Amino acid sequence: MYETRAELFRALGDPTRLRILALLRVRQACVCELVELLPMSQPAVSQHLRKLKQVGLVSERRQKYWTYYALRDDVSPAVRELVRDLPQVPDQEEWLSAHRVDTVCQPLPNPDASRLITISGG
Amino acid sequence: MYETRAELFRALGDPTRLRILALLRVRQACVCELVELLPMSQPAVSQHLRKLKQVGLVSERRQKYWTYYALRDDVSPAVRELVRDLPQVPDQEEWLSAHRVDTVCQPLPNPDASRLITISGG
DNA sequence: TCCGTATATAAGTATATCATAATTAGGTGA
DNA sequence: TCACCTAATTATGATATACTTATATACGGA
Repeated sequence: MYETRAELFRALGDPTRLRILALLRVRQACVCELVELLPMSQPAVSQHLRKLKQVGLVSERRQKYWTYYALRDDVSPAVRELVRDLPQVPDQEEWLSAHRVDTVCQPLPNPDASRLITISGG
Repeated sequence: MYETRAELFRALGDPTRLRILALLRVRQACVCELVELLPMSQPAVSQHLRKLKQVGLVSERRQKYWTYYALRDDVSPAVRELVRDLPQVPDQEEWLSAHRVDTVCQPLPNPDASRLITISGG
């Protein structure tokens, strides 16, 4: 009876996933951006995103090379309030808002060059 | 940074604990009542209650033989809303509201007699 | 179709969580 | 103090979770 609801809360019960949700408040982001912003491997980020998607907290959209994740706006008011109340990640949220989506991740002709603009305070 | 918050959500991330919170909306209850209302042992109930207390969702009050747990009213508005939105446990919430606190659990002179009034639909 | 990039999945491991049983703690009343 | 009761704690085994590395998939461009 409460299992679905408990599953939602378990998805919220991890600091990395809360941080991802806080970041996605700024704007949608592709996985490679989140990988740069979080101190863990790409598969780890991918698995957290899957869990957030499973419980309906985020949506997934594939476009060209990248997969963009975004906060879903059809969550319950209480959950929306929870996400709104999350503390900020100052440097990283500023970085996200300063760079428009679709302008950051570009496959570069030179494979040695860094794929992303460097992010301070990662 | 998000660890405390994640811990709160992990506490909410279990169907038994959500059920306990739903029951405590009706009124405070002692452990022995909750043990009768839940399909698990007394230590299991006790551990769930401890977790709910650790994150500040419920309070504990000891009186005579019994320990009463109650919803705390100083939680954040979003969390209060979450608890309010939990689905009911019809039979058991009715039972709780029909029996005043302090009138149910009584140490009986005859050890063979049932300690509690029987609860249907346990 | 072949290569390279972005992302997902699989496998393995360490840690955390849960339920149960056994024990302990602490209050009550004689 | 002793007998008894409620409830907490401890111990243990089973399950779940969160990372890692390795591998697979999907897609765009040449």
